[in-house]
Amino acid sequence: MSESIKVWLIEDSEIYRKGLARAISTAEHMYCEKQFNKAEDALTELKTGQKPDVIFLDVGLPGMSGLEALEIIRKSNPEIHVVILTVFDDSDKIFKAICLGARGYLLKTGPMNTVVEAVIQAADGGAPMTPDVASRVLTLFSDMAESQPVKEENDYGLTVREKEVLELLADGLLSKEIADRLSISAHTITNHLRNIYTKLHVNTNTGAVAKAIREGLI
Amino acid sequence: MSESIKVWLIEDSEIYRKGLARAISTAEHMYCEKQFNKAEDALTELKTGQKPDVIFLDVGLPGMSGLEALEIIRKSNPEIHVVILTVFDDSDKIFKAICLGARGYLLKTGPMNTVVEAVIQAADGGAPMTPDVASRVLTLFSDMAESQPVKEENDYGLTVREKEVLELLADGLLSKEIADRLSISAHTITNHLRNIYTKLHVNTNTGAVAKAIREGLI
DNA sequence: TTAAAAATAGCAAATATTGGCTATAGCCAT
DNA sequence: ATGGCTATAGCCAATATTTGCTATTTTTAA
Repeated sequence: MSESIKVWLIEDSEIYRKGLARAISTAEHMYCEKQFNKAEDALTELKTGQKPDVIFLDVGLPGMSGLEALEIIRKSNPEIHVVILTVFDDSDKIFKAICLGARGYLLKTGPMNTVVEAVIQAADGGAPMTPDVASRVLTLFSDMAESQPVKEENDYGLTVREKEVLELLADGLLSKEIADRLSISAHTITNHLRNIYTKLHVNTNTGAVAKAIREGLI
Repeated sequence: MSESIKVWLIEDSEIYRKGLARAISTAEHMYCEKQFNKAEDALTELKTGQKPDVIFLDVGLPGMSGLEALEIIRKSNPEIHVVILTVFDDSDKIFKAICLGARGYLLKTGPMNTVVEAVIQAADGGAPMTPDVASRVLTLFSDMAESQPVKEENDYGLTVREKEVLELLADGLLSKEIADRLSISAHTITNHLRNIYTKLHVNTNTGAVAKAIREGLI
């Protein structure tokens, strides 16, 4: 990559997009060739045969979502390095983007100059990621790789009894029904739940159940 | 993490280790507390109850391998952020290290000052990775995701909106909060939940969340 | 273009949950 | 044997959920 790196931006926020374009065009060895506020327009341009080295893609676009656009771009032009640039840092979006072939994932919360670094890294075959995204990727990764091993690690300090209550809760039983099943007072269940919520840092029954299942506690 | 970040180094090359120690101790808000040229010595120190915030670990150690050490450290002190620091950039080692809980993976070929950055990122819960390692991780990741069986089949006839409500419910939100998030009436959420319960054959919010997660609906 | 399905919104009442407290009995370890 | 943790049990008030209905608008499909 001896010549200048050609970058396209797909981002609906005009102010943010223009800031990015300026940062990129100001930097050495790269320039922002095109900007789009809709993924559809970028796809149309790609169909004409033109293409950039690197695309920055917002996933929170109006109209066609960034992830849909990513899928189409990767199918038609797999050699383009697509870097996701978004405010969403949830594991699900990150997971989907990576599976669809995103080669980087940056959060907009980071400083703008990291984008210039990212262009260089992406063009060089690297995968620019903000550290917290990288952390989530690693977590997803090791979760996925370990389907067999035991789940010991973090049980959030739940006692045996608390886990028992949690399991019955996840079976859809009401407090009173759990109390009957365990032959203790409903007040005690209330207390156990109270302690469970504190330990799991949630404040609803549904939040506790979701966390317990997802973390492999039950 | 308002005070100084405590770092340990496990690295057999004396010259490289001392260079690292100097770089870290020179930087603000961190210091290199201990250095080891064998993993065994570090484990002995850990057993005494002392522990750092971040450990840099070479995988190419004489005696006990870095990966073995990593496994032991992660089991006994899962809260320590272990960053791999090595010359090996093959996918297999990276894969194993991540599965064993490494929170970062740096190549020694990079500039020494990235290590200081890495300490800050690791202590902050991030995962410092050099871009080319990140790239390999993404590749491994999408390869792995493709080979995973994707169970779609039975979604119990839930509509898109119902799944949306279900996800927010599993995030621990109350009906009213879900309504606010989706900018619709709480009555409508009540209705969606009613329909969800019917379709999933449950009659509590916790039962619905548990079933939805276990069946991979959300 | 009509009919079906989905999303929306509402009322009302019985029941459940959450979180503020207090308190006792048993067990275990220093 | 004193303190800490767990399991148990209770009271009370403010909310939230569940479930019986009806009903309008929007979207989708035939």
